[in-house]
Amino acid sequence: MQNKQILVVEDEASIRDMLRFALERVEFRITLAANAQEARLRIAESRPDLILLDWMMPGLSGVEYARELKMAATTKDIPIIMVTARAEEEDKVRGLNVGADDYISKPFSFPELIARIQAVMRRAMPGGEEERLAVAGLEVDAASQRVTAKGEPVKLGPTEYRLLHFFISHPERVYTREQVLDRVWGQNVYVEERTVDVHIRRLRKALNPYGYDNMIQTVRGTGYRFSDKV
Amino acid sequence: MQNKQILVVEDEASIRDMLRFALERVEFRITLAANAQEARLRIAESRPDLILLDWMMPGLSGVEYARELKMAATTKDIPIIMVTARAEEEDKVRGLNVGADDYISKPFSFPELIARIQAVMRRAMPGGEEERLAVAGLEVDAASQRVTAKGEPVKLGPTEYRLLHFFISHPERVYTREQVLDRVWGQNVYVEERTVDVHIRRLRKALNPYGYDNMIQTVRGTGYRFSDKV
DNA sequence: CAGTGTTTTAACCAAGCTGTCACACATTGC
DNA sequence: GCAATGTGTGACAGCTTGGTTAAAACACTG
Repeated sequence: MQNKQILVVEDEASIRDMLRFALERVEFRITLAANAQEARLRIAESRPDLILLDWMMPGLSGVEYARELKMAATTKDIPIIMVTARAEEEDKVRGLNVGADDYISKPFSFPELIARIQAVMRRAMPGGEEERLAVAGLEVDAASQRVTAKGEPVKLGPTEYRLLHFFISHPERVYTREQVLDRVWGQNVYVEERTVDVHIRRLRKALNPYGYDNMIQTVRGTGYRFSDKV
Repeated sequence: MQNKQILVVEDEASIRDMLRFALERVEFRITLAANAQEARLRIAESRPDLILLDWMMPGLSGVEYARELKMAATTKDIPIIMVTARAEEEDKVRGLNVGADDYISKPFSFPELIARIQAVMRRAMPGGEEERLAVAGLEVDAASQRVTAKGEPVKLGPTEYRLLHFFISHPERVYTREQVLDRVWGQNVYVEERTVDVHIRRLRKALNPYGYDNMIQTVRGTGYRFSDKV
């Protein structure tokens, strides 16, 4: 858990240093950035495991930057904790909708901050590292992020890949569209529920030539289920 | 998402009432308990979807009770949000380790509370209780929302599924049409009582090929009963 | 910064489900 | 046996839900 790298994006130097001090004391590796521009550089240098992002910042605000981070494929999986001042609380709900994984209000206590960091990280931790999931000739190789059906490679978009990966690792279970959005798109990301349908459709289309499309089953009134049974 | 039941465990009556007021306004169903002992009773009566647990309580403390809840198989899947006073913050880390899913500090804003409740619930939903009810070769799997008779899948509409699920989990007991409507269709939904007949008919029809249709028995003058006996 | 591929939304269409009715059938009490 | 009451059954119209497509919005590449 510890020894993880945390990027602190905060314009006020005093708070920045305080955070560095507190977090290094509990054995996190800290990178600092005073604004979004600098943060981009730091991320390019080395990918942090979590970002602590100030809500109010000169230039690109925390909210906007969070959205940017959650959009880009390379950074969307990095958990973000928003740091807000008490007065800004009303916007918190919006903050979560932007894609933040959690938020914390100034002034906060360090134990609370650390607890939240650990909670978010635990949540974000990938289950098994190198996976190789296969069901009846349909194979998903997580390491190479490649799907093969009866030996032949299947061409999938990134979202379809994640969708299939999710379903194949959670078979025989119904999920509502909302649950699928939470687990495949990420929590607190707002997209229409029906978007799931379209991606299900594309995934089925890609699997159809091999006859695997019926593994993704519609459960009317509820959602979808992955199953190798008829 | 709403219409979920939340159990509030809090010793201070004023805070308890405030929470009830705030949460009922956003359409949650609220149960109150002043301490762990009372909470046990409430849970036995009806399983809440989430527990809001005060950290400091006379008698069994919130931490201890949380541990108890997370130990027991029947309650381990119920998400817990800990409510702590600012002064108690140092123990928060311990709180999360105890098994709380999130925590919030007094004084908190209601938007924040509600946002956290919704986030935690969304996260926890898929975990839900995994049921697998079976009677003499007739099997209802709640996780996959699928019914199998002697191994073969049975095709059922959503309402027929819920009807069977209800009956198979309450066997050997007569229910009036009104009771069935309340428990399968949901309370305060107005439909003709005779509609139950039609759905019973459809369910029987679907089960007939496997000979399970006679498990749903008519009790003339009262209603219906599920039983594996003749 | 234009070109490409992907994601999301919206709109339309097809299919399936639901609740109700009318009538057939069964059971009860007289 | 007859009416009265309760239940089974099939059909249907309306509605809800999901499938499908196309186009707009968006991000990524060279």
